[in-house]
Amino acid sequence: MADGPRLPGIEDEEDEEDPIVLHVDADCFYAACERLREPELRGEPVVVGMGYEPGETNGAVATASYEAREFGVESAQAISTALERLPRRAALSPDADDYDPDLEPADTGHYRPVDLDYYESVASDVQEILHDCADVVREVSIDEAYLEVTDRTAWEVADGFARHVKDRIRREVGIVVSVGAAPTMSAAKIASDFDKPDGLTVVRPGELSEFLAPLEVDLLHGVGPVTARELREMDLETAGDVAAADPEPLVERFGERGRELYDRARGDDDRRVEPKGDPKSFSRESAFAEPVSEPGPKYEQIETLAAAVADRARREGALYRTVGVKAVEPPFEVNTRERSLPGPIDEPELVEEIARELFAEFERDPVRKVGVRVANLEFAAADQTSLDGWAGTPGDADPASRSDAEAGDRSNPDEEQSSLFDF
DNA sequence: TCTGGGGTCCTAGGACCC
DNA sequence: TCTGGGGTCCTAGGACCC
Repeated sequence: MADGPRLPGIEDEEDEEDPIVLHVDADCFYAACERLREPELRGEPVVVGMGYEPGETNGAVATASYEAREFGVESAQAISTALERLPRRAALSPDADDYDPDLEPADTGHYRPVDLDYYESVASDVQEILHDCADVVREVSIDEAYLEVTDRTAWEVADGFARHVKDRIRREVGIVVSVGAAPTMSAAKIASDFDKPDGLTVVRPGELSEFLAPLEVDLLHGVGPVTARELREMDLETAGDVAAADPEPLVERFGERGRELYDRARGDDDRRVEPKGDPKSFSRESAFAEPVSEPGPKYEQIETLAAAVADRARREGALYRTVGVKAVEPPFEVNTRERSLPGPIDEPELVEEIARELFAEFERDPVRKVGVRVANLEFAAADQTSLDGWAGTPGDADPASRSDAEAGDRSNPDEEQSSLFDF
């Protein structure tokens, strides 16, 4: 059994060629982008903060450069904590609010607010190269993608191929990425992380088990703090422990995820790289500097977020059938409420109205964060559907409700639809 | 570590249908 | 009328990922 899974009676892997999957992951992507347009930041500690404004202490760390990590700054940390460990360079200047005369430049770092638009423009340059290098690309997030390159290279030269991808991105965009190559998506993902930053790790089909076995369980994708703790309670410390365990208790405790965990730990993962499908939901949320009890400011935020979400959906050409809100109460209690409509709509006023209604329950409670979401999305497939009435929207949409008026003018569906769902 | 923002998937109970 | 089994949809919450 030590030699991996070979069931008798089943033709072994030689017939079915092992796919070659690359996982490409940019190193400290946001910080790298900031360095791209501000080369003075190279070699310096850089912290990119979400919900952060220069001079303020709100927000959380989105990305910390390796230099900043030396000071104990970590991703997802409160900016206030990060500033304690690594004061900002601007505090050296006597006219800064947080001026500190005792500060040494070497003990400070550079803080920048997230600028997603810029990062996205850099990411699209990277993605262009990725698509050029692979038959199938799945973008997982702004700084991460899987590539199916089975027909572009071979295991014997996979490291050279991965090197080529890395070099092109560095040369043409100026961004450093780590790459993992493996016969499965899950192993490729772990491999890209294995030697970060600037990593390149190839795990060949025969090496899969030895590669995974010594890894701590929380390195497996899908294992967070909660699952890791529970696994340790079951005496399962490494992927090898999980791989050798009886899967039954895992399934009992974690359900479907337990099965998956077991499979992944053994290197079993038959998912193929596929392009990302349509999104399932859009949401916007925003935190207050401190908990708010009065209804006014909360409803104001709800309205702003509702408008932003509806606008996003319209720009993306999506109809939605569900509207939801979120209210986070101190210390960190997350409440969600949602309501589904009889049919898909594109109607900002209704999003706002429903969001307000759903939020009413929390209007007098102290709330630190609010959010609005639309879901059950339907993407009008390429335009021609509108003229066929309901033919393009299989499912529950009531044919009677999608009548002539709507089919006639897609550009301004507001008035026609509002009457239909006014309840 | 006193906690930002945008997502995905899974689970569990209840309503409702046949 | 007191009751089986299967399926789907809806809602709320939770874990996880970047």
